[in-house]
Parts: sequence; C-alpha cells; structure tokens
Amino acid sequence: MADRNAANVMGRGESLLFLTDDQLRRGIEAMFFAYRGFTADPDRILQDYSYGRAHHRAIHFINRTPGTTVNNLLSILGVTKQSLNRVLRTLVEDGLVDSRVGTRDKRERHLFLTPKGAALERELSEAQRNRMRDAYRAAGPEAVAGFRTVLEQMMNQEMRRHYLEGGDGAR
Amino acid sequence: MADRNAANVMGRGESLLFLTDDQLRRGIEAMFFAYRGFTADPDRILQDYSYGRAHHRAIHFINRTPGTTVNNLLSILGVTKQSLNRVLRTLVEDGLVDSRVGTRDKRERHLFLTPKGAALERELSEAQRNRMRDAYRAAGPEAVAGFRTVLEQMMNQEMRRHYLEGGDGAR
DNA sequence: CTTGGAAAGTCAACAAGGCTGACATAAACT
DNA sequence: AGTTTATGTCAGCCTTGTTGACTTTCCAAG
Repeated sequence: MADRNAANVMGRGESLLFLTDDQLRRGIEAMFFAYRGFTADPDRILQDYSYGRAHHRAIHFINRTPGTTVNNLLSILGVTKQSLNRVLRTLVEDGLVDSRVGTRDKRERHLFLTPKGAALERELSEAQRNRMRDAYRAAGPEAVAGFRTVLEQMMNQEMRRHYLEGGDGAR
Repeated sequence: MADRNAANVMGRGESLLFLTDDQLRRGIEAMFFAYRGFTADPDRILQDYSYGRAHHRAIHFINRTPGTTVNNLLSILGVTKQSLNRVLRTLVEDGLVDSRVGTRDKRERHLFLTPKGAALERELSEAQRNRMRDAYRAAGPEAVAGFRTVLEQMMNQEMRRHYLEGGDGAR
C-alpha cells in the first residue's frame, strides 16, 4: 500500500523536495484557490435560479446515476437526510426532479431529472466542463493524469468508492 | 495564451481522449470528492475548538503572511468584511490573533498569530499536510507537478495572483 | 488647514445549508 | 407479530455567507 511511494518511484539520489512542508503548503493553497474557480461558474448560474451548491450537487449525481435512491445520494453527498430532503423537496416542487416510488421495494424513492432538470444540469455542467477543459488543454494530458492521481489519493476511502463507482472514465 | 493546448503538446495522431465530456466529468467529481478529504481532518480538529473553516482560513493566511492587513485578507478570502470581521473578532477575543494598529497608516490593522494562535495553526496544518504528504508520496513527483499545473489553470486570474504571491514554492 | 475619501469597525436583518432530536408512515424482513 | 429499514417531516439551532446603513479614524490632496 505504501509501496508506490516516492522512494520507489524515483531513482537513487533524486530529491524528495516535493515533500517539503513548503511544497505541501503550496499544494494546500492550490486546492483552496482552485476550488474557488471550480465552483465559480456554476455558482453564478445558480443565482439566477435562486439555487445553491447543494442543489447543484443533487442534480449532478441524479444525472450521473438516474434512478438512484435517496439513501444512496445521502451517502455520496455526506449530509443528513434532513439537509438533503430540504433541497430535494424544492427540486421536486419546481419540477426539476421526479421522485418515483420503487417497484421492487416500495419504501425507496428513485430520483430522475425531468426535461427541465436535465436542461439546468446541462447548463451547469457545461459551464463547469468549459473551465475544466480549458485547464486540461493548457496543462496537457500528462499533467491531467497526475492531477487525477493525486486527487484520488486525497479522498477518504468511502469517497473513493463512490468516485470509482461513477464509471471508470476510460482509465 | 492558448498555445499550450493539447494539439501542440501532443504529436499528430495522438488522441484528445482526455478532453471528452466523460473525462471532464471524472475530473469534476475528483475535485468534489478530494476536496472533502482535503478539509476533513482540519474540520475534525476545529470542532474541538468550536471553530469553523472560516477561522481556519483566516489563521492559515495570517500565518503565511504575518502582519497582513484586513483588506488584503479580504481580497484573498473573497468574503465581505462583515463576514471576516466576525471571525477575526472571535479570534482576537480568544487570544489567537493579535490585531495591531499600523504605524505608517494607523487606519490599517496588521494581523499576527499569538503563540496560542500559532499552536492551533500548527495543529491544523500538520493534519492537512499529513494527508497531502501521503497523497503526494503515493502519487509521485511527476503526478504532483501535473496536479499543481492543472489546479493553477483552474484558478481565476485574481486567485492566481494571490497564489503566486504566496511564495514561489521552489518552482 | 480643511475636506474628501479610504480603511476599518459595528449593528441589524436575512438566507443557505449544515446539524440534532423526535416522530410518523409504509414496507420489508424475520 | 414484531423489528428493522427507507423516507419524510417538524422544530430548532449554528456557522458563514449576504446587503445596507452608519460611524470613526486618519491619510493625503487641494
């Protein structure tokens, strides 16, 4: 597990300078500033609809996994059901999300985007993808691979599970 | 400016598969899940002190640039002065931050961590660095370089300025 | 030396989106 | 029949963001 560490990757004599406290601080700040950029465009769009990031997250994962249950969404988003319910209720009321009682297990609700919900999803994800695409293009494929690798390592175990379940992304 | 794009970086015939919508979605989710891991450890510690992420951010940047002014902090954090003021006030009251009237310009307040504030800063940043270090080690130096490159591209212009001002990090 | 405006602080009110706790209902499982 | 599970809901609380209005301090330009 700790086998893919720097000592193994690097030839003898190569420096561990990328592990200094200062380099780590740089990485921390990069995450902080980049996350702001990452959310900036969708946040702007959401304002027009009086929605927030919580709505965006719900919409995103319902789109990714149509028919997902509330419980599943709960564990992906890592919030309480009360919090999620508040968001989900407004989305259903506004006709963006369809909540269908399960056929096999009638306790469950399966969530789907309506055409209206799918339209907002496209608007949001296009904005976010545009920024991501520009960043990817400017950085190049090798950088992107490294980017993904480091982020995967940064996740909690449970989050990594959800991440991997989201499709292998042609890795 | 758009010269460092994929077409230039790659030889003819190489694929642009890393720019597909699905790959971009994967990157978006990686950011989302990784950010959760990124903040998880400090968040846990902050609970013991009844502080939140806002306090952490203030403490981090005061530590990075001792003597910084409120206005400067404001533009780094991108919140309103009322929001920042509330956080700063509790930190001063609790004896973690020292707010000194400027000598050259007495309107300004220069912010410093007290020994107590520096102690909390160390506790928080050590936890965060530990996670970052583990991720860096597992990913290796090339991945880390790519990670940083993509994140820098993802920032807004103004954020990139603040990021670069934070020291060149031996780049 | 006066005054305009910048920097900082304060008060009030509000909203989003987290949280806990308690409770209801229906359905499935044992 | 009794228990567990999935979901929803009500009430109340906290943090952290917002806007708007206003004051104090004080530098700097006219």
